Amino acid sequence: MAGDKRLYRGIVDKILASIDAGEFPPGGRLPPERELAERYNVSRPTIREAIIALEALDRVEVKTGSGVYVVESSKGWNGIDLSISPFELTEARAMIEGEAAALAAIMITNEQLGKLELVLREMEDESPAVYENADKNFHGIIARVTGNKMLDSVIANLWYVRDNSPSVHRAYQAICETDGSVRVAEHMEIFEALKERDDKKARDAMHQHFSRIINKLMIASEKEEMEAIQRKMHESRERFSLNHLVSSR
Amino acid sequence: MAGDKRLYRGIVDKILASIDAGEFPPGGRLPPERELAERYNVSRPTIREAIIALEALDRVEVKTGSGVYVVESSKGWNGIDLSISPFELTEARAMIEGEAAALAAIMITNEQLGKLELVLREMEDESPAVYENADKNFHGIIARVTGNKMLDSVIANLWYVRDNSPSVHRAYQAICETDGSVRVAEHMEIFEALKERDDKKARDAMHQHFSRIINKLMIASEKEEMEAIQRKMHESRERFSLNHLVSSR
DNA sequence: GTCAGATAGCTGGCATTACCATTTGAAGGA
DNA sequence: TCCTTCAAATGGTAATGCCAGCTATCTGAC
Repeated sequence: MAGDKRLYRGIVDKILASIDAGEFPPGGRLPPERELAERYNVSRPTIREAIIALEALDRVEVKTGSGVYVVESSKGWNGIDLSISPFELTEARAMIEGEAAALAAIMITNEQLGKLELVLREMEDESPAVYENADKNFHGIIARVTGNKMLDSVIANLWYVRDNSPSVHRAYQAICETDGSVRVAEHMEIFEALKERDDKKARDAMHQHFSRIINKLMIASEKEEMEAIQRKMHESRERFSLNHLVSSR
Repeated sequence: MAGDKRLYRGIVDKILASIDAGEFPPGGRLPPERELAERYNVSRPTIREAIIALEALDRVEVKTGSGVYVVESSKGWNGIDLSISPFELTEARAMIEGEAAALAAIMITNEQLGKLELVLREMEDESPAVYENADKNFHGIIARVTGNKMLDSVIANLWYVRDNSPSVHRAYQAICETDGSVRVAEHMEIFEALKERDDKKARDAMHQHFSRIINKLMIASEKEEMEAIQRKMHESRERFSLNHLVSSR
Protein backbone atom coordinates (compact mmCIF):
# COMPACT_ATOMS: atom_id res chain seq x y z
CA MET A 1 0.00 0.00 0.00
CA ALA A 2 2.52 2.52 1.17
CA GLY A 3 5.31 0.95 -0.85
CA ASP A 4 4.94 1.66 -4.52
CA LYS A 5 7.80 -0.46 -5.68
CA ARG A 6 10.66 -1.14 -3.36
CA LEU A 7 9.50 -2.78 -0.19
CA TYR A 8 11.99 -1.06 2.04
CA ARG A 9 10.49 2.32 1.21
CA GLY A 10 7.20 1.22 2.67
CA ILE A 11 8.98 0.10 5.83
CA VAL A 12 10.71 3.48 6.07
CA ASP A 13 7.36 5.22 5.92
CA LYS A 14 5.86 2.95 8.54
CA ILE A 15 8.77 3.36 10.94
CA LEU A 16 8.72 7.11 10.37
CA ALA A 17 5.02 7.13 11.13
CA SER A 18 5.64 5.18 14.33
CA ILE A 19 8.31 7.67 15.33
CA ASP A 20 6.05 10.63 14.68
CA ALA A 21 3.23 8.89 16.50
CA GLY A 22 5.45 8.71 19.56
CA GLU A 23 5.62 4.95 19.62
CA PHE A 24 9.39 5.16 19.18
CA PRO A 25 10.31 8.26 21.18
CA PRO A 26 13.37 10.34 20.24
CA GLY A 27 16.45 9.09 21.98
CA GLY A 28 14.78 5.75 22.45
CA ARG A 29 15.62 2.48 20.82
CA LEU A 30 13.89 0.83 17.92
CA PRO A 31 12.86 -2.80 18.30
CA PRO A 32 15.50 -5.30 17.18
CA GLU A 33 15.77 -5.94 13.45
CA ARG A 34 14.47 -9.47 13.84
CA GLU A 35 11.43 -8.24 15.71
CA LEU A 36 10.71 -5.52 13.15
CA ALA A 37 11.02 -8.11 10.42
CA GLU A 38 8.37 -10.23 12.05
CA ARG A 39 6.20 -7.22 12.81
CA TYR A 40 6.09 -5.98 9.23
CA ASN A 41 6.20 -9.45 7.69
CA VAL A 42 9.36 -8.81 5.75
CA SER A 43 12.82 -10.30 5.87
CA ARG A 44 15.62 -8.94 7.96
CA PRO A 45 17.66 -7.62 5.00
CA THR A 46 14.68 -5.51 4.01
CA ILE A 47 14.53 -4.09 7.53
CA ARG A 48 18.23 -3.37 7.35
CA GLU A 49 17.72 -1.52 4.07
CA ALA A 50 15.01 0.59 5.63
CA ILE A 51 17.23 1.38 8.60
CA ILE A 52 20.09 2.37 6.31
CA ALA A 53 17.76 4.70 4.45
CA LEU A 54 16.64 6.21 7.75
CA GLU A 55 20.26 6.55 8.74
CA ALA A 56 21.00 8.44 5.52
CA LEU A 57 18.15 10.76 6.40
CA ASP A 58 19.71 11.39 9.81
CA ARG A 59 16.62 10.09 11.52
CA VAL A 60 18.21 7.18 13.34
CA GLU A 61 21.65 6.20 14.55
CA VAL A 62 22.77 2.60 14.71
CA LYS A 63 25.16 1.37 17.34
CA THR A 64 26.66 -2.00 16.65
CA GLY A 65 25.71 -4.61 19.16
CA SER A 66 23.46 -2.23 21.00
CA GLY A 67 20.59 -1.19 18.80
CA VAL A 68 19.29 1.52 16.54
CA TYR A 69 18.31 4.74 18.24
CA VAL A 70 15.92 7.46 17.14
CA VAL A 71 17.94 10.63 16.75
CA GLU A 72 17.15 13.48 19.13
CA SER A 73 14.93 15.78 17.11
CA SER A 74 15.74 18.75 19.33
CA LYS A 75 18.38 19.72 16.85
CA GLY A 76 17.93 19.81 13.10
CA TRP A 77 17.37 16.29 12.00
CA ASN A 78 16.74 17.17 8.41
CA GLY A 79 18.79 20.30 8.13
CA ILE A 80 15.82 22.34 9.21
CA ASP A 81 15.94 24.27 12.41
CA LEU A 82 13.08 23.01 14.54
CA SER A 83 13.25 26.08 16.72
CA ILE A 84 11.78 28.12 13.90
CA SER A 85 8.35 29.29 14.99
CA PRO A 86 5.27 29.44 12.75
CA PHE A 87 5.42 33.22 13.08
CA GLU A 88 8.97 33.42 11.85
CA LEU A 89 8.20 31.19 8.91
CA THR A 90 5.14 33.20 7.98
CA GLU A 91 6.96 36.49 8.26
CA ALA A 92 9.74 35.21 6.05
CA ARG A 93 7.21 33.91 3.57
CA ALA A 94 5.45 37.26 3.50
CA MET A 95 8.66 39.10 2.77
CA ILE A 96 10.05 36.67 0.20
CA GLU A 97 6.86 35.63 -1.54
CA GLY A 98 5.74 39.24 -1.55
CA GLU A 99 8.76 40.19 -3.62
CA ALA A 100 8.29 37.12 -5.75
CA ALA A 101 4.72 38.15 -6.50
CA ALA A 102 5.85 41.63 -7.46
CA LEU A 103 8.41 40.20 -9.86
CA ALA A 104 5.94 37.65 -11.16
CA ALA A 105 3.44 40.39 -11.95
CA ILE A 106 5.75 41.82 -14.59
CA MET A 107 6.86 38.44 -15.92
CA ILE A 108 3.68 36.39 -16.06
CA THR A 109 2.28 35.16 -19.36
CA ASN A 110 -1.35 34.60 -20.26
CA GLU A 111 -0.81 30.87 -20.30
CA GLN A 112 0.53 30.95 -16.74
CA LEU A 113 -2.42 33.07 -15.69
CA GLY A 114 -4.64 30.33 -17.06
CA LYS A 115 -2.89 27.74 -14.95
CA LEU A 116 -3.33 29.87 -11.85
CA GLU A 117 -7.01 30.21 -12.56
CA LEU A 118 -7.41 26.45 -12.78
CA VAL A 119 -5.61 25.99 -9.47
CA LEU A 120 -7.82 28.67 -7.97
CA ARG A 121 -10.86 26.55 -8.80
CA GLU A 122 -9.36 23.48 -7.18
CA MET A 123 -8.99 25.54 -4.04
CA GLU A 124 -12.75 25.60 -3.58
CA ASP A 125 -12.67 21.87 -3.00
CA GLU A 126 -13.69 20.80 0.47
CA SER A 127 -11.13 18.04 0.82
CA PRO A 128 -8.17 19.27 2.87
CA ALA A 129 -5.75 17.24 0.77
CA VAL A 130 -6.97 18.80 -2.45
CA TYR A 131 -7.02 22.30 -0.99
CA GLU A 132 -3.54 21.93 0.52
CA ASN A 133 -2.17 20.78 -2.78
CA ALA A 134 -3.83 23.58 -4.68
CA ASP A 135 -2.46 26.11 -2.22
CA LYS A 136 1.03 24.77 -2.68
CA ASN A 137 0.59 24.81 -6.44
CA PHE A 138 -0.63 28.39 -6.44
CA HIS A 139 2.38 29.70 -4.59
CA GLY A 140 4.69 27.36 -6.48
CA ILE A 141 3.53 28.60 -9.86
CA ILE A 142 4.11 32.20 -8.83
CA ALA A 143 7.60 31.29 -7.69
CA ARG A 144 8.30 29.65 -11.01
CA VAL A 145 6.85 32.56 -12.97
CA THR A 146 9.60 34.81 -11.63
CA GLY A 147 11.98 32.91 -13.89
CA ASN A 148 14.51 32.94 -11.07
CA LYS A 149 15.55 29.42 -10.13
CA MET A 150 17.25 30.61 -6.96
CA LEU A 151 14.08 32.28 -5.77
CA ASP A 152 12.06 29.24 -6.76
CA SER A 153 14.40 27.05 -4.76
CA VAL A 154 14.21 29.29 -1.71
CA ILE A 155 10.43 29.29 -1.76
CA ALA A 156 10.37 25.52 -2.16
CA ASN A 157 12.56 25.39 0.91
CA LEU A 158 10.04 27.48 2.84
CA TRP A 159 7.34 24.98 1.97
CA TYR A 160 9.59 22.18 3.01
CA VAL A 161 10.01 23.68 6.45
CA ARG A 162 6.30 24.31 6.65
CA ASP A 163 5.57 20.65 6.01
CA ASN A 164 8.42 19.05 7.91
CA SER A 165 8.83 21.10 11.05
CA PRO A 166 6.38 19.46 13.46
CA SER A 167 5.55 22.60 15.41
CA VAL A 168 5.03 24.68 12.29
CA HIS A 169 3.05 21.97 10.58
CA ARG A 170 0.80 21.54 13.56
CA ALA A 171 0.18 25.25 13.85
CA TYR A 172 -0.75 25.49 10.20
CA GLN A 173 -3.00 22.48 10.48
CA ALA A 174 -4.86 24.16 13.29
CA ILE A 175 -5.82 27.20 11.23
CA CYS A 176 -6.70 25.63 7.89
CA GLU A 177 -10.19 24.77 9.00
CA THR A 178 -11.89 27.91 7.74
CA ASP A 179 -14.31 27.43 4.89
CA GLY A 180 -12.76 27.40 1.44
CA SER A 181 -14.49 30.40 -0.09
CA VAL A 182 -12.77 32.86 2.25
CA ARG A 183 -9.24 31.75 1.45
CA VAL A 184 -10.08 31.46 -2.23
CA ALA A 185 -11.01 35.12 -2.04
CA GLU A 186 -7.63 35.98 -0.55
CA HIS A 187 -5.80 34.18 -3.30
CA MET A 188 -8.12 35.78 -5.80
CA GLU A 189 -6.80 39.21 -4.84
CA ILE A 190 -3.30 38.07 -5.63
CA PHE A 191 -4.46 36.57 -8.89
CA GLU A 192 -6.23 39.77 -9.93
CA ALA A 193 -3.11 41.81 -9.22
CA LEU A 194 -1.05 39.46 -11.35
CA LYS A 195 -3.62 39.61 -14.09
CA GLU A 196 -3.37 43.40 -14.12
CA ARG A 197 0.42 43.11 -14.20
CA ASP A 198 0.49 45.44 -11.21
CA ASP A 199 3.61 44.62 -9.21
CA LYS A 200 2.86 46.85 -6.23
CA LYS A 201 -0.66 45.52 -5.96
CA ALA A 202 0.62 41.95 -6.17
CA ARG A 203 3.09 42.55 -3.39
CA ASP A 204 0.41 44.16 -1.25
CA ALA A 205 -2.03 41.34 -1.87
CA MET A 206 0.57 38.77 -0.91
CA HIS A 207 1.45 40.71 2.22
CA GLN A 208 -2.19 40.90 3.22
CA HIS A 209 -2.60 37.20 2.59
CA PHE A 210 0.17 36.38 5.04
CA SER A 211 -0.96 39.06 7.44
CA ARG A 212 -4.26 37.23 7.75
CA ILE A 213 -2.43 33.98 8.35
CA ILE A 214 -0.37 35.61 11.10
CA ASN A 215 -3.57 36.82 12.72
CA LYS A 216 -5.10 33.37 12.64
CA LEU A 217 -1.91 31.91 14.07
CA MET A 218 -2.01 34.40 16.89
CA ILE A 219 -5.61 33.66 17.73
CA ALA A 220 -4.97 29.93 17.65
CA SER A 221 -1.82 30.31 19.70
CA GLU A 222 -3.59 32.40 22.30
CA LYS A 223 -6.41 29.92 22.53
CA GLU A 224 -3.98 27.05 22.91
CA GLU A 225 -2.11 28.77 25.70
CA MET A 226 -5.32 29.52 27.52
CA GLU A 227 -6.34 25.90 27.36
CA ALA A 228 -2.92 24.85 28.61
CA ILE A 229 -3.27 27.14 31.60
CA GLN A 230 -6.71 25.82 32.36
CA ARG A 231 -5.47 22.27 32.10
CA LYS A 232 -2.62 23.00 34.45
CA MET A 233 -4.93 24.67 36.95
CA HIS A 234 -7.27 21.72 36.77
CA GLU A 235 -4.42 19.36 37.56
CA SER A 236 -3.29 21.53 40.44
CA ARG A 237 -6.79 21.63 41.81
CA GLU A 238 -7.00 17.84 41.79
CA ARG A 239 -3.55 17.49 43.28
CA PHE A 240 -4.00 19.99 46.07
CA SER A 241 -7.71 19.71 46.63
CA LEU A 242 -7.19 18.21 50.06
CA ASN A 243 -10.28 16.18 49.35
CA HIS A 244 -8.59 13.18 50.91
CA LEU A 245 -8.44 15.10 54.15
CA VAL A 246 -11.94 16.44 54.28
CA SER A 247 -13.99 13.91 52.30
CA SER A 248 -15.11 11.66 55.09
CA ARG A 249 -16.08 14.38 57.41
CA MET B 1 40.31 1.64 5.01
CA ALA B 2 37.49 3.97 4.18
CA GLY B 3 34.94 2.03 6.18
CA ASP B 4 35.32 2.66 9.85
CA LYS B 5 32.62 0.30 10.95
CA ARG B 6 29.87 -0.59 8.59
CA LEU B 7 31.17 -2.17 5.43
CA TYR B 8 28.58 -0.61 3.18
CA ARG B 9 29.88 2.86 3.99
CA GLY B 10 33.23 1.95 2.55
CA ILE B 11 31.54 0.71 -0.60
CA VAL B 12 29.60 3.97 -0.86
CA ASP B 13 32.83 5.93 -0.71
CA LYS B 14 34.49 3.74 -3.32
CA ILE B 15 31.57 3.95 -5.72
CA LEU B 16 31.38 7.70 -5.16
CA ALA B 17 35.08 7.96 -5.92
CA SER B 18 34.60 5.97 -9.10
CA ILE B 19 31.78 8.28 -10.13
CA ASP B 20 33.84 11.38 -9.50
CA ALA B 21 36.78 9.82 -11.29
CA GLY B 22 34.60 9.49 -14.35
CA GLU B 23 34.64 5.72 -14.38
CA PHE B 24 30.87 5.70 -13.95
CA PRO B 25 29.78 8.72 -15.98
CA PRO B 26 26.60 10.62 -15.03
CA GLY B 27 23.60 9.20 -16.78
CA GLY B 28 25.47 5.95 -17.25
CA ARG B 29 24.79 2.64 -15.61
CA LEU B 30 26.64 1.09 -12.71
CA PRO B 31 27.87 -2.47 -13.09
CA PRO B 32 25.35 -5.10 -11.96
CA GLU B 33 25.13 -5.77 -8.24
CA ARG B 34 26.62 -9.21 -8.62
CA GLU B 35 29.61 -7.79 -10.47
CA LEU B 36 30.16 -5.04 -7.92
CA ALA B 37 29.99 -7.65 -5.17
CA GLU B 38 32.77 -9.60 -6.79
CA ARG B 39 34.75 -6.47 -7.56
CA TYR B 40 34.80 -5.21 -3.99
CA ASN B 41 34.90 -8.66 -2.44
CA VAL B 42 31.70 -8.22 -0.49
CA SER B 43 28.35 -9.92 -0.61
CA ARG B 44 25.45 -8.76 -2.70
CA PRO B 45 23.34 -7.56 0.24
CA THR B 46 26.16 -5.24 1.21
CA ILE B 47 26.25 -3.84 -2.30
CA ARG B 48 22.49 -3.35 -2.10
CA GLU B 49 22.88 -1.45 1.15
CA ALA B 50 25.49 0.82 -0.42
CA ILE B 51 23.24 1.45 -3.41
CA ILE B 52 20.31 2.30 -1.13
CA ALA B 53 22.49 4.77 0.74
CA LEU B 54 23.54 6.32 -2.56
CA GLU B 55 19.90 6.46 -3.56
CA ALA B 56 19.04 8.31 -0.37
CA LEU B 57 21.78 10.79 -1.23
CA ASP B 58 20.22 11.33 -4.65
CA ARG B 59 23.37 10.24 -6.34
CA VAL B 60 21.94 7.22 -8.14
CA GLU B 61 18.58 6.06 -9.36
CA VAL B 62 17.66 2.40 -9.53
CA LYS B 63 15.34 1.06 -12.17
CA THR B 64 14.02 -2.38 -11.45
CA GLY B 65 15.09 -4.93 -13.97
CA SER B 66 17.21 -2.44 -15.85
CA GLY B 67 20.00 -1.26 -13.62
CA VAL B 68 21.17 1.50 -11.34
CA TYR B 69 21.98 4.76 -13.03
CA VAL B 70 24.22 7.61 -11.94
CA VAL B 71 22.03 10.67 -11.53
CA GLU B 72 22.75 13.61 -13.82
CA SER B 73 24.86 15.94 -11.72
CA SER B 74 23.61 18.93 -13.67
CA LYS B 75 20.96 19.24 -11.03
CA GLY B 76 21.75 19.41 -7.37
CA TRP B 77 23.82 16.57 -5.99
CA ASN B 78 24.57 18.65 -2.97
CA GLY B 79 21.17 20.19 -2.66
CA ILE B 80 22.30 23.15 -4.72
CA ASP B 81 21.12 23.64 -8.25
CA LEU B 82 24.23 24.14 -10.31
CA SER B 83 22.25 25.62 -13.14
CA ILE B 84 21.56 28.77 -11.11
CA SER B 85 23.24 31.70 -12.78
CA PRO B 86 25.09 34.49 -10.95
CA PHE B 87 22.40 36.88 -12.12
CA GLU B 88 19.62 34.80 -10.63
CA LEU B 89 21.44 34.50 -7.34
CA THR B 90 22.13 38.23 -7.19
CA GLU B 91 18.56 39.12 -8.06
CA ALA B 92 17.28 36.80 -5.34
CA ARG B 93 19.75 38.27 -2.88
CA ALA B 94 18.64 41.78 -3.74
CA MET B 95 15.00 40.93 -3.15
CA ILE B 96 15.49 38.92 0.02
CA GLU B 97 18.31 40.84 1.65
CA GLY B 98 16.58 44.06 0.71
CA GLU B 99 13.57 43.06 2.79
CA ALA B 100 15.87 41.81 5.52
CA ALA B 101 17.61 45.17 5.65
CA ALA B 102 14.27 46.95 5.92
CA LEU B 103 13.24 44.74 8.81
CA ALA B 104 16.66 45.03 10.40
CA ALA B 105 16.41 48.82 10.32
CA ILE B 106 13.54 48.77 12.77
CA MET B 107 15.00 46.01 14.92
CA ILE B 108 18.66 46.87 15.23
CA THR B 109 20.22 47.76 18.58
CA ASN B 110 23.08 50.12 19.23
CA GLU B 111 25.29 47.22 20.15
CA GLN B 112 24.62 45.55 16.82
CA LEU B 113 25.33 48.80 15.05
CA GLY B 114 28.68 48.82 16.77
CA LYS B 115 29.48 45.37 15.48
CA LEU B 116 28.58 46.41 11.97
CA GLU B 117 30.89 49.40 12.23
CA LEU B 118 33.77 47.16 13.24
CA VAL B 119 33.14 44.84 10.31
CA LEU B 120 32.97 47.86 8.05
CA ARG B 121 36.51 48.75 9.01
CA GLU B 122 37.75 45.26 8.30
CA MET B 123 36.34 45.68 4.85
CA GLU B 124 39.00 48.23 4.00
CA ASP B 125 41.60 45.52 4.27
CA GLU B 126 43.39 44.70 1.05
CA SER B 127 43.55 40.98 1.61
CA PRO B 128 40.79 39.28 -0.37
CA ALA B 129 40.30 36.69 2.34
CA VAL B 130 39.73 39.32 5.02
CA TYR B 131 37.48 41.38 2.81
CA GLU B 132 35.44 38.36 1.76
CA ASN B 133 34.95 37.36 5.34
CA ALA B 134 33.98 40.87 6.40
CA ASP B 135 31.48 41.06 3.57
CA LYS B 136 29.91 37.81 4.66
CA ASN B 137 29.84 39.00 8.25
CA PHE B 138 28.22 42.28 7.31
CA HIS B 139 25.33 40.65 5.51
CA GLY B 140 25.15 37.87 8.08
CA ILE B 141 24.79 40.28 10.97
CA ILE B 142 21.96 42.09 9.20
CA ALA B 143 20.22 38.77 8.64
CA ARG B 144 20.57 37.93 12.30
CA VAL B 145 19.38 41.35 13.40
CA THR B 146 15.99 40.66 11.87
CA GLY B 147 15.41 38.22 14.70
CA ASN B 148 13.88 35.83 12.22
CA LYS B 149 15.67 32.49 12.21
CA MET B 150 13.93 31.38 9.03
CA LEU B 151 15.13 34.46 7.19
CA ASP B 152 18.59 34.03 8.63
CA SER B 153 18.62 30.45 7.43
CA VAL B 154 17.49 31.42 3.94
CA ILE B 155 20.18 34.07 3.61
CA ALA B 156 22.80 31.64 4.85
CA ASN B 157 21.61 29.32 2.12
CA LEU B 158 22.15 32.05 -0.45
CA TRP B 159 25.72 32.41 0.70
CA TYR B 160 26.16 28.69 0.53
CA VAL B 161 25.14 28.66 -3.11
CA ARG B 162 27.36 31.65 -3.80
CA ASP B 163 30.36 29.79 -2.43
CA ASN B 164 29.61 26.30 -3.64
CA SER B 165 28.17 26.69 -7.09
CA PRO B 166 31.25 26.71 -9.32
CA SER B 167 29.84 29.02 -11.97
CA VAL B 168 28.49 31.52 -9.44
CA HIS B 169 31.64 31.44 -7.37
CA ARG B 170 33.81 32.05 -10.39
CA ALA B 171 31.70 34.97 -11.54
CA TYR B 172 31.86 36.60 -8.14
CA GLN B 173 35.60 36.07 -7.95
CA ALA B 174 35.99 37.89 -11.24
CA ILE B 175 34.35 41.09 -10.00
CA CYS B 176 35.75 41.45 -6.50
CA GLU B 177 38.95 43.00 -7.74
CA THR B 178 37.85 46.63 -7.44
CA ASP B 179 39.60 48.64 -4.80
CA GLY B 180 38.20 48.32 -1.32
CA SER B 181 37.22 51.90 -0.65
CA VAL B 182 34.50 51.83 -3.29
CA ARG B 183 32.70 48.83 -1.92
CA VAL B 184 33.14 50.02 1.61
CA ALA B 185 31.27 53.13 0.50
CA GLU B 186 28.41 50.99 -0.78
CA HIS B 187 28.13 49.13 2.46
CA MET B 188 28.43 52.41 4.29
CA GLU B 189 25.18 53.57 2.72
CA ILE B 190 23.43 50.52 4.08
CA PHE B 191 24.98 51.07 7.47
CA GLU B 192 23.90 54.71 7.57
CA ALA B 193 20.33 53.75 6.73
CA LEU B 194 20.31 51.17 9.53
CA LYS B 195 21.77 53.73 11.90
CA GLU B 196 18.94 56.10 11.09
CA ARG B 197 16.45 53.27 11.58
CA ASP B 198 15.07 54.13 8.17
CA ASP B 199 13.62 50.96 6.72
CA LYS B 200 12.88 52.31 3.26
CA LYS B 201 16.31 53.81 2.95
CA ALA B 202 17.90 50.54 4.09
CA ARG B 203 15.99 48.60 1.49
CA ASP B 204 16.97 51.07 -1.20
CA ALA B 205 20.60 51.01 -0.19
CA MET B 206 20.65 47.23 -0.29
CA HIS B 207 18.97 47.22 -3.68
CA GLN B 208 21.50 49.68 -5.03
CA HIS B 209 24.30 47.58 -3.62
CA PHE B 210 23.16 44.54 -5.53
CA SER B 211 22.30 46.59 -8.57
CA ARG B 212 25.93 47.60 -8.77
CA ILE B 213 26.97 43.97 -8.44
CA ILE B 214 24.64 43.03 -11.28
CA ASN B 215 26.20 45.71 -13.43
CA LYS B 216 29.68 44.47 -12.71
CA LEU B 217 28.58 40.93 -13.46
CA MET B 218 27.16 42.04 -16.77
CA ILE B 219 30.31 43.89 -17.74
CA ALA B 220 32.45 40.94 -16.77
CA SER B 221 30.14 38.54 -18.57
CA GLU B 222 30.19 40.66 -21.69
CA LYS B 223 33.94 40.92 -21.58
CA GLU B 224 34.27 37.19 -21.15
CA GLU B 225 32.04 36.48 -24.09
CA MET B 226 33.96 38.93 -26.24
CA GLU B 227 37.19 37.20 -25.36
CA ALA B 228 35.67 33.85 -26.14
CA ILE B 229 34.64 35.09 -29.56
CA GLN B 230 38.07 36.51 -30.21
CA ARG B 231 39.63 33.26 -29.15
CA LYS B 232 37.39 31.34 -31.46
CA MET B 233 38.12 33.68 -34.35
CA HIS B 234 41.81 33.37 -33.66
CA GLU B 235 41.54 29.62 -33.84
CA SER B 236 39.56 29.83 -37.04
CA ARG B 237 42.12 32.14 -38.50
CA GLU B 238 44.89 29.72 -37.76
CA ARG B 239 42.89 26.82 -39.07
CA PHE B 240 41.82 28.43 -42.29
CA SER B 241 44.68 30.81 -42.86
CA LEU B 242 45.82 28.92 -45.95
CA ASN B 243 49.33 29.84 -44.89
CA HIS B 244 50.42 26.36 -45.72
CA LEU B 245 49.41 27.01 -49.28
CA VAL B 246 50.94 30.41 -49.77
CA SER B 247 53.86 30.48 -47.37
CA SER B 248 56.61 29.17 -49.59
CA ARG B 249 55.73 31.23 -52.53
C1' DG C 1 11.63 -7.53 -46.66
C1' DT C 2 9.49 -5.60 -42.71
C1' DC C 3 7.18 -5.44 -38.58
C1' DA C 4 5.11 -7.50 -34.57
C1' DG C 5 5.12 -10.94 -31.07
C1' DA C 6 7.53 -14.35 -28.30
C1' DT C 7 11.37 -15.99 -25.77
C1' DA C 8 15.62 -16.26 -23.29
C1' DG C 9 18.93 -13.82 -20.57
C1' DC C 10 20.19 -10.10 -17.63
C1' DT C 11 19.06 -7.13 -13.77
C1' DG C 12 17.29 -5.85 -9.52
C1' DG C 13 13.91 -7.42 -5.40
C1' DC C 14 13.25 -10.22 -1.57
C1' DA C 15 13.48 -14.25 1.55
C1' DT C 16 16.06 -17.59 4.13
C1' DT C 17 19.72 -19.27 6.76
C1' DA C 18 23.89 -19.29 9.11
C1' DC C 19 27.64 -17.38 11.52
C1' DC C 20 30.56 -13.54 13.34
C1' DA C 21 31.61 -9.31 16.29
C1' DT C 22 30.32 -6.18 19.58
C1' DT C 23 27.73 -4.68 23.32
C1' DT C 24 25.39 -5.21 27.51
C1' DG C 25 23.96 -6.71 31.76
C1' DA C 26 23.63 -10.03 35.11
C1' DA C 27 25.71 -13.76 37.61
C1' DG C 28 29.44 -15.13 40.30
C1' DG C 29 33.71 -14.59 42.68
C1' DA C 30 37.19 -11.75 45.30
C1' DT D 1 30.71 -3.94 47.81
C1' DC D 2 33.19 -4.04 43.79
C1' DC D 3 35.27 -6.24 40.08
C1' DT D 4 35.61 -9.93 36.79
C1' DT D 5 33.59 -12.98 33.66
C1' DC D 6 30.55 -14.86 30.55
C1' DA D 7 26.36 -15.59 28.08
C1' DA D 8 22.43 -13.61 25.76
C1' DA D 9 20.97 -10.02 22.73
C1' DT D 10 21.81 -7.27 18.77
C1' DG D 11 23.68 -5.59 14.71
C1' DG D 12 27.09 -7.04 10.61
C1' DT D 13 28.02 -9.89 6.81
C1' DA D 14 27.93 -13.85 3.81
C1' DA D 15 25.92 -17.23 0.79
C1' DT D 16 22.20 -18.99 -1.79
C1' DG D 17 17.88 -19.37 -4.05
C1' DC D 18 14.00 -17.84 -6.39
C1' DC D 19 10.87 -14.27 -8.29
C1' DA D 20 9.57 -10.20 -11.21
C1' DG D 21 10.44 -6.76 -14.55
C1' DC D 22 13.08 -5.20 -18.45
C1' DT D 23 15.72 -5.86 -22.95
C1' DA D 24 17.24 -7.45 -26.88
C1' DT D 25 17.37 -10.78 -29.94
C1' DC D 26 15.12 -14.16 -32.58
C1' DT D 27 11.31 -15.97 -34.97
C1' DG D 28 7.20 -15.98 -37.41
C1' DA D 29 3.48 -13.90 -40.00
C1' DC D 30 2.13 -10.58 -43.20
